[in-house]
Amino acid sequence: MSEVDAKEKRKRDFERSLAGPSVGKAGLVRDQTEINRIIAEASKVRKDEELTEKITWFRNKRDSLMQDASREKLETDADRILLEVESTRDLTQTIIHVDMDAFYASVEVLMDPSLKGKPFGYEARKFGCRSGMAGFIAKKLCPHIILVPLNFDRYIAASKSVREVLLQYDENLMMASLDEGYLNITGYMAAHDMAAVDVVSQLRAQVEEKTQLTISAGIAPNRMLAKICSDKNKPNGQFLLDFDRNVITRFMRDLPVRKIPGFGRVTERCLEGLGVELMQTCGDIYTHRAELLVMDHWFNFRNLSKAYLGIADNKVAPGKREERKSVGVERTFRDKTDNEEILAELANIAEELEKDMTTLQYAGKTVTVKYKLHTYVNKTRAQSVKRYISTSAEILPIAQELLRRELPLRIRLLGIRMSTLKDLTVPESDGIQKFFAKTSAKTREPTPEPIDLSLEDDDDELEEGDFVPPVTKDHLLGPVCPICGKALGPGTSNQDLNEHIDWCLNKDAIGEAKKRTPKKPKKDPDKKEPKGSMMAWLKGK
DNA sequence: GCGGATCAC
DNA sequence: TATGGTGATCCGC
Repeated sequence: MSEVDAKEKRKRDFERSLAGPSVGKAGLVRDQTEINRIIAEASKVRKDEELTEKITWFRNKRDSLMQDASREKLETDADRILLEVESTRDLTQTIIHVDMDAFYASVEVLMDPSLKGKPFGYEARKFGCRSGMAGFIAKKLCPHIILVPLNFDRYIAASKSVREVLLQYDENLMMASLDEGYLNITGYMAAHDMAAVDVVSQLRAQVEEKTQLTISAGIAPNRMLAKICSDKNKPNGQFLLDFDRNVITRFMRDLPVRKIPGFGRVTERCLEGLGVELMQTCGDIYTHRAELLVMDHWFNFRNLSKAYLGIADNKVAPGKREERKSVGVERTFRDKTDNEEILAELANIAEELEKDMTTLQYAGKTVTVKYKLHTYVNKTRAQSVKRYISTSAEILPIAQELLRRELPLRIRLLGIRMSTLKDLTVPESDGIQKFFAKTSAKTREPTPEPIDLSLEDDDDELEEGDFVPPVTKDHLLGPVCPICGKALGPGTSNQDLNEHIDWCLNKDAIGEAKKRTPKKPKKDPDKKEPKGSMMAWLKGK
């Protein structure tokens, strides 16, 4: 039997075993949802097998590399890198990560106190319901669960109230989403001669008093640690990690690698695979430093060192809208096979995307079509164009062409994403501005902030069809949400508006929490060439 | 620039 | 646990 045949048979057997009693005499599966479940499961299994294969490859690679290397030398080299990373440690800043407790649920309870104590929010968690879980699954786990429709406007308002309090502690407050944020309270502590724990207790009390929402907080010298810590005494609690190198490394040593932001399921399994048998905590990173260093190319040893040492970015700055990298729309549906139907769906999605691009005020140069086969395999096809585009009329033909090449298809998801963006609300650079000033001065008021006519062409060939962005201006009522049409009031900041728009766009989405505040904590690139002489700390291991 | 994979929320 | 949608990043070409 060939490899392929064997694989096929395994799959058939597997599907059969899953189908169980619903397989009729003829071996036919009863209904479509059943089939779907089987395919989904099979796809999971396939992915799992692929991962296992990858891990096996890593193991073999590790073994062959280790054969040609000296473990002693590797460990010495690893220690040197660890020392270098260690010398970048900065304990001077006090960083806080705040996380609102069961945010949506709490806001809903606030609006409708009769929900209190009902199978809802934390109550439903006892039954295994988790946030982000599909409603029908939650129902199965806990049939009495109360599912409340999402009211994003409420969450935005609540988030804003909390933010106002937080801003008193750090004007550079960095919101990572509606219910999460980072602060640097170093300045506040000095100004008020207060200890960190007292500042945070006070902050939390103040938030609760003002909004009746409770938050949890982590106090640590950098964002990564603060985030991990905010989870420690949740809900309605706080956790301080001593600003002491030894305390921090001990803390990390026993921490499951999965807890580190950015270390997901796959990374965890890969590390496990390399750690001889078990690689579960960050402490194992040190234990297996020779293997990990020899696999540096695939595992980025410096990065692992930072995780092990608890060293990370401690900069806190508000996210900037210009940092957005892409805007996209995608839809899942029942299998589609009909070419016309698929192209019609594509057109719908292009329309949606145009709306988003317009309200968010972006144009882009790269069109990416994404689709998911009925087997749950994802594919993307991209095409870049010379000039910035944003309307369906411009995007759709490109997307259509990309997709047509792939037909015929049996798919369950279709999407379009625009990237290589230009932020249309940003005033142009000098040169371009001058260029436009000549041609458009007469049509324009001498407004203080010019936000129109911002289309520039990198290949400086302005063509007749060039897109001129619609201009939306704040007026006396304050900015108006282009989606729900609501005036948000004169005091509304740009961030408020953008957040509102983002959430408004999402209002009818299925499922739960999704946010799109641009900017999220990321692994910072390695810093270079520090030096330190603290061998003692390493010796202790 | 393109395509796949992974991750967060 | 049988789910989706949006966006970012990283890697290998």
